[in-house]
Amino acid sequence: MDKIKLFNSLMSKKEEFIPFDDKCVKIYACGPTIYKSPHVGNFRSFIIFDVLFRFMQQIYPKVIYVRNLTDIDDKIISESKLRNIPHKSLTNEVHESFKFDSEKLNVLNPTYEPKATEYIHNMIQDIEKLIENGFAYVADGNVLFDSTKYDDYRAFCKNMNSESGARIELTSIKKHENDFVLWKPSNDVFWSSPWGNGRPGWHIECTSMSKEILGFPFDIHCGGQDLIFPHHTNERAQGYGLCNVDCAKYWIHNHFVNIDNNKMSKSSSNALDLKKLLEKYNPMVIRLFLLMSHYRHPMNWSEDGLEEAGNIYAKWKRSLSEIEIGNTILSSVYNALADDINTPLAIKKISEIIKNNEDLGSAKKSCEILGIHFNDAGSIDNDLIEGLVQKREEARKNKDYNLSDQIRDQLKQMGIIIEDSKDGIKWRKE
RNA sequence: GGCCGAGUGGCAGAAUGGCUUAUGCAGAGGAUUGCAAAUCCUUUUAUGUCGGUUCGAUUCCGGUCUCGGCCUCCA
Repeated sequence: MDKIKLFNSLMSKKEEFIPFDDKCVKIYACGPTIYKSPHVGNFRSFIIFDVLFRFMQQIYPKVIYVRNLTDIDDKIISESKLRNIPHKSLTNEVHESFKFDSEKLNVLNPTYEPKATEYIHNMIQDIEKLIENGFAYVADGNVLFDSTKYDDYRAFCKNMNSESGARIELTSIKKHENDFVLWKPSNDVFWSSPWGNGRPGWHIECTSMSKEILGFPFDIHCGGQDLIFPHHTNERAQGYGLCNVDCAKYWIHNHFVNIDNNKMSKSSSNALDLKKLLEKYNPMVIRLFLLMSHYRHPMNWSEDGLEEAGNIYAKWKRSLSEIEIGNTILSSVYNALADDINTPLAIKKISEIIKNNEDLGSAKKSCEILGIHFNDAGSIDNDLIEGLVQKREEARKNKDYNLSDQIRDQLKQMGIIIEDSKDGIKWRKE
């Protein structure tokens, strides 16, 4: 078995994964902002980290996986105003929808799924501590983080903000261009604080929740690539300001799902509604498709790609659905996943094993690590189908091929595929 | 403008300093079949571009082109 290696964005290289405590691995992933249902692009992230979670559980006796819900921010407030409903109703509704989609796509529940609004108290405490430690200052009912107090601020972004072309504006309350809000005044949705009624900034939410639940430092911090700056940059700064430590050791970031060569995002209105896709495609096919390219590479959403994933899934299902699941995963799949979660390679290895009809039990176990199952949704009327299959067989024996083909078409309409193999007639769901 | 990433056969997408150049889909031919389906066998096509290092590069280095991302909320 190979060593586990992960690409650490902080170092820009693959590193061997060595947990702080090999009895208990701690992972934090930035979850969705629940003002609008997550789209397939968001789910690429949740699925890849779900695979990481499953894989780590396979190796370490205990894994604590935290994925938060951002249930308070500007977009939530404006969306709830737009729809004229309380922000709580909006976030509850979107959360329910997210749970539904996650279940369909076989995304496991994280160990903890904290909501930001349940940790306001911790955030206020942490902000006070940051002020006390000299990393934050108060301005006009706002509290801001002083980015110049953290020397390593640019670790992720390097020379990103050069003089020309930088789009950051110095507002009247900011002392430095990279300073960011920890607390801001608010009069529609607010909590009381030492600085008046207001609400937290986005970055402190994740810091307070990960600090409270996992403690600093924890092992892996995950998220989409677009979070590197400013979100994760600022989380590191806050963690340092609070505990004088890097809050996480490994930072891993997934690339995006593109559509027509452009990033899919909620704000650019090219996002595909997962609910509609789930009506059209088997969720396992969508999941497999999203795992068919490496998480650090951009991938393009395409019908052809889904069709291909559908073919692979159908092939796997034919070989594995009746097989008893094994206890161990294939070593080739282990090594593929150990090498920076190389899911396309893992898929290749599973396909090879199935093709050679080798260790199918372990192949099925490997599928489980990828979160691919072969359970049929919905019930089918076995007696009805068996009856039709037998009727067709009789017609075939009598060489009444018109009738037999008619029944085959009828079954096909019901989503049942007939196969006349050498060892008898088989049927399966499409 | 700065920083980052990507460019592999018809498509998707791995791997690799040289060896029989994956895998899947599609295409072609064949076996099997009442016809199909499924399965099996055979088979065609590739590493953006220009240089450098090397006995040898798709792989390392540099230039160049193209595309994408971040620099504002974003998985």
